[in-house]
Amino acid sequence: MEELSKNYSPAAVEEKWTVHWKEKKYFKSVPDGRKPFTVVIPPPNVTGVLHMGHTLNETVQDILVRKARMSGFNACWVPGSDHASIATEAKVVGMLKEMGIDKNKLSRPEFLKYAYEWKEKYGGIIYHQIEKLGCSVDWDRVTFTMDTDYYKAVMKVFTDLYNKGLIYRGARMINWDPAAQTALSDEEVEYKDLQGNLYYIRYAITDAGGKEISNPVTGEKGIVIATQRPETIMGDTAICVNPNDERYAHVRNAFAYVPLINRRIPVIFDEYVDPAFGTGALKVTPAHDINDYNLGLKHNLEVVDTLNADGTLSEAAVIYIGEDRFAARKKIIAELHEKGFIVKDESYQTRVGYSQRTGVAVEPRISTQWFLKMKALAEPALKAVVEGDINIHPGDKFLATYKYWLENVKDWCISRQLWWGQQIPAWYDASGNVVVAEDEAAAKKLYADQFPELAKNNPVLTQDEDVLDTWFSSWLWPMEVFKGVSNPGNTDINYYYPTSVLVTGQDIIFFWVARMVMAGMEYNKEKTIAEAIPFKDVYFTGMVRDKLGRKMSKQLGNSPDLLQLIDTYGADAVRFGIMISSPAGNDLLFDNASLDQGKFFNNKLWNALKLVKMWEQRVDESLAVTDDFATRWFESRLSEVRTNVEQLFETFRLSEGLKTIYSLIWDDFCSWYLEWVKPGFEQPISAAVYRKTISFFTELLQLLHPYMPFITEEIYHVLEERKEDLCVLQFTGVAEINRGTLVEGELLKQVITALRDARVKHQMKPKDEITLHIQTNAAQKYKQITTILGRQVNARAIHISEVAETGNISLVVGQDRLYVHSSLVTDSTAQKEELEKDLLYQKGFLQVIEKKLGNERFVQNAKPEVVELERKKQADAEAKIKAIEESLAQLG
RNA sequence: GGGAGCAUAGCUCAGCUGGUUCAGAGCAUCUGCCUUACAAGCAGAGGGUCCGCGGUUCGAACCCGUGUGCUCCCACCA
Repeated sequence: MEELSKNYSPAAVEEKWTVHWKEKKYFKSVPDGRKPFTVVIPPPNVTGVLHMGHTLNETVQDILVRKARMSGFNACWVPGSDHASIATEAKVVGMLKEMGIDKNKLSRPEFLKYAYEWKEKYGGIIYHQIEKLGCSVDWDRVTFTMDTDYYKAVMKVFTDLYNKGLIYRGARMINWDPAAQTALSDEEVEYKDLQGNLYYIRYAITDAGGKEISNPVTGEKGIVIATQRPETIMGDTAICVNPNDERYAHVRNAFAYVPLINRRIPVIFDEYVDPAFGTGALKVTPAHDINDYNLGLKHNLEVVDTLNADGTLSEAAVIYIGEDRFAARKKIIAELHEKGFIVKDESYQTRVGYSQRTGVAVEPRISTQWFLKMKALAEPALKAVVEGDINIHPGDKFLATYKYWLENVKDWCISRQLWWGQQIPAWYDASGNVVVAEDEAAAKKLYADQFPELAKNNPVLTQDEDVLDTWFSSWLWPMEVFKGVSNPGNTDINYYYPTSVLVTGQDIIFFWVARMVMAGMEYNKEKTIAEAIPFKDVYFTGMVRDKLGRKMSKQLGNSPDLLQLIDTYGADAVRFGIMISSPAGNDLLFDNASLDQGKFFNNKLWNALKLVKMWEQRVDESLAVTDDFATRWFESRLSEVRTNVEQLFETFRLSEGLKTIYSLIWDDFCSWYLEWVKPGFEQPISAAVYRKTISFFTELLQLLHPYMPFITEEIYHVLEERKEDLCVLQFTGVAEINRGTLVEGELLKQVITALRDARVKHQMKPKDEITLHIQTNAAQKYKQITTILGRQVNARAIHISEVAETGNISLVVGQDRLYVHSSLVTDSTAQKEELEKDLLYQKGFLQVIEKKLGNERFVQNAKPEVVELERKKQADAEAKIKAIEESLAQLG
C-alpha cells in the first residue's frame, strides 16, 4: 500500500483534480432531457481581481451548482466578465498616465487599442482565480459584455427601446464626474458627511429704477443669503425669498447685484424657500444645483454655467477663469472677505456626493444626455417580485427596498462621456438631425427614408461620441449569455432560461438585479411571468468585512489576496472558512481563524482516511458480526442528517448545512462511529463492517463535496479504486431512519461521557480497568449497546440487573443508577457533593413542572401534547430524583 | 427628514410556527493527556439579567409597545 502522508497537503491535489475535471468536461453543459439548473455568474470587472466578496459569492454559487449536478439536474454555470466601462477606463487612463501618455492627446481608436491590450493582459486573472477556487463553471460559455454578439444585442435593445419611445435625448441636470468627465447615474454617487462652512453674503439691492433700497423696518441695506459654495455666485441668476416672509416685503420687483462681478439679477418669490433656514433668502444658481435648476425652470430663469467639464471655472464665471473649483473657492472667499461682502460664516454639517468610480466630488451639471424612461419597465418588474414569481432570500428583508425603488424610480441616464463601452448607435447630420439604428448601414438607410431631400446630397453622418452605461449591457446578462437577445428563440435560451438562482451582493439590487428583471419582462412579453423572469430565486450575500467589522479596502490593506490564501490554506479551507459563518444577507466578519478551522477539518478527514485504509489489510471475510449496533446507528444518523441538509438547501441556509455536515463527520463519524467499530490493536475487522464503513465514508464525502470539492474527490479515490468521479456521482435515496436506534445511540454517548468524566474526577487513567453495574428498570434499554459500552469505557465486565448493586463510584445517567467498581477509588465525598448538587437542581425543576401542572388554566388552555409532555417530564424527574436519593443512601 | 434591519457566552453567530433538541455551536479560556488515524489532536470543565422597561398569554429569547445603542438604504434645504 502506498504510504499516506502524515498531513493533508492541498496544493498538488487541487491542481490534479482541476485538470482532470476539465479534461473530462464534467462542467460542460448542453441541453438534454434532464431538467436544467442554470446559474449565471455576476460578471466581475474584466481587469479586476476577485476580492473576498466575490469569493463568497462564487463559493455559494458553486455549492448550489455542484449540489444540483449531483442531484440529477443538468447544471450549467456560465462564467464571464464585465467591461465595466467607467471603472476600466479609469484604470487605463491611470496606466497611460504612468506611461506619460495623456488620454486627451489620443484618438478614440488609439485609446481603444490600449484598452483592449490592457484587457487581454489582465482579463485572465479573474478566470484563473475562479478556477483555483474550484468553481465548476462551463468554460465553453465564457461571455464578455463587449463580445461581438453581445455588442450587437446592446445595439438592438437600444434601437428597440428608442423606437418604442422609451429612450429620449435631452438636457437635464445630471451628476457630473469632473475627473472622468462623464455623466453618472444617481446610483453611482456616494454621499459622505462632511464638516463644511456656511457663508453669509450680502448682495446689494435696488428697485427697478436702479435706486438702492433698504429695509424700512431695520434700515438694513441689501439682502443676505447663506451658501456653502461661494464660488458659484457668478452663476446666480436670481435671489429667492418666501412670498409670505414679512422681512422681505420691501424687495418685491427689486434687483440684486452679484458681488465681485456686479451682475444684476431679479429677486423672485417662491414658497420653496424655508424662511426658518439661514436668512430666509436663497441665491438661485440653476446651473449648479438641482433644486435651483428646478426653481429656474419654474421661473424661467437664465442658466449661467460657470464651470468647465473638468471642474475649472469657465468664461461665464468672468473671474478666476481656468482655476480649479476648490482653488477658486478659497480665493473667492478671501476676496469676498476683503471687500466686506461676507457678513459672517459658521461651520455646518453637510453632505457631499462623490463619484463611486473616481472618488472626486460630483458636480450637478446641465448637459445633454440619453435617458431611458423607467416607469413602464418598472411596473412588471415589481409585479414579478410582489406576486412571488421571484423569491428573494433572505425573506423579505430586501423586498421593501426593492419595492420602494421601483415605485419611485426615475428615468435612467444611460449615456457616458467615455470611450470604453458600447458606442451609442445614434447618427447625426451636420444640422443635428438624428437617426437611431443598429449599425451605420442601417442608419444611412433610415436617414434616406426619413430625410429624403437632405439625403440626396449624401451628407456625412457622425455617430454619437458617447458610450452606454455599463449596466445597460449587464441588464441583458441572463438572456444574452445564451444569445437570447441577439438570436432569440435559440435552443440554449429556450432550455436554460429562466435561470435558477442569482447569487449576488445586496449593494447592486438597483444597479443590476431590478434592471435584469425589467429587461427579462420587456423582452419576453409573449411568455408568462414565470417564464419571462430572469431567475426564480435571488440569494443576497452580505458584505465581507474584516474581523474588526471594517469594510475591506485597499487603503486599509485589510483585503486579503485570494490566491495567497489558497496557497496558504488550500481552496477547500478557504471555501470552508468563508461559508462556516455567513448566513444569507448578513455581513460576514472575515477572520483567518475560520480558515484554520477549515484546514484542521481537511486534516481530520485525511486522518479518518488513514485509519480506514489501515483496516483494508486486515479485512476478515470469515469474521462474524456479533454486534452491528454501530452500523445500524450510523445509518440512521446519516439518513437523519441528509434529510435535514436537504431542507437546509431548499431554504438556502447553506452555512447551517455546512455546520451540520461538519458536526456529522467530526463528532458522529470520527469521534463516535469509528471508535465504536475500530478493531483492537492489530486485530482483524469483519468484512461486513468494513464495507459499511467505506459506504458511509463515501456518502459523507458526497454530502460534503459541494462545499469542499477537492479533498472529497481525492479521498473518494484513495478510499477505493473507482471508475467514476465524485463530482458527478448522483445522490441516491435516503435510507430509513430508526428512531429507536437513534435514542439508544444518544444514551450510549451519554453513558460513555459520564464515565469518562468520572474517570477524570477520580484521577483514573483510561487504562485502569473497572467493573460496571447498571441498575435499570428497563434492562432492555441497554441491551443493544452493552458490548460497545464495555469496550469504550474499558470495563472488565458489565452487569445489568434489576436489583441494587454497590460500588465505589455512584452515578445517575437519565433515570438509571450506575455503579463503578474500582480498587483505585477510596474517597466518596466529591461524588456525594456532585449528586447532591444534581438532586437540588432536579427538585427545583420538578417544582416548576408541578406548579405548571397544578395551574388549571394551563391544563385547560395548552395543547394536549404539551400537557402530556409536561406529565412525562414530571415522571422522568421523579424517577431521576429517586435514583439519586438511592445512590446517596448507598454511599452512606 | 423617511424607511429597514440588528442587539443571545470573552469573540463570531444559530435558535424555523410562543411550550425538553430551550438557553445552544464554533472559536477563545481552564484542567488532564505525545492512548497504536489525528497535539492541525484526544478527554473533560467553567462561562449568559437572551440590551432596559412595560404589555399580551396559563406560559415569552421568540409576539406587541416603548426607550437605548449599533448598522444599512433612500431623500438631499441653500
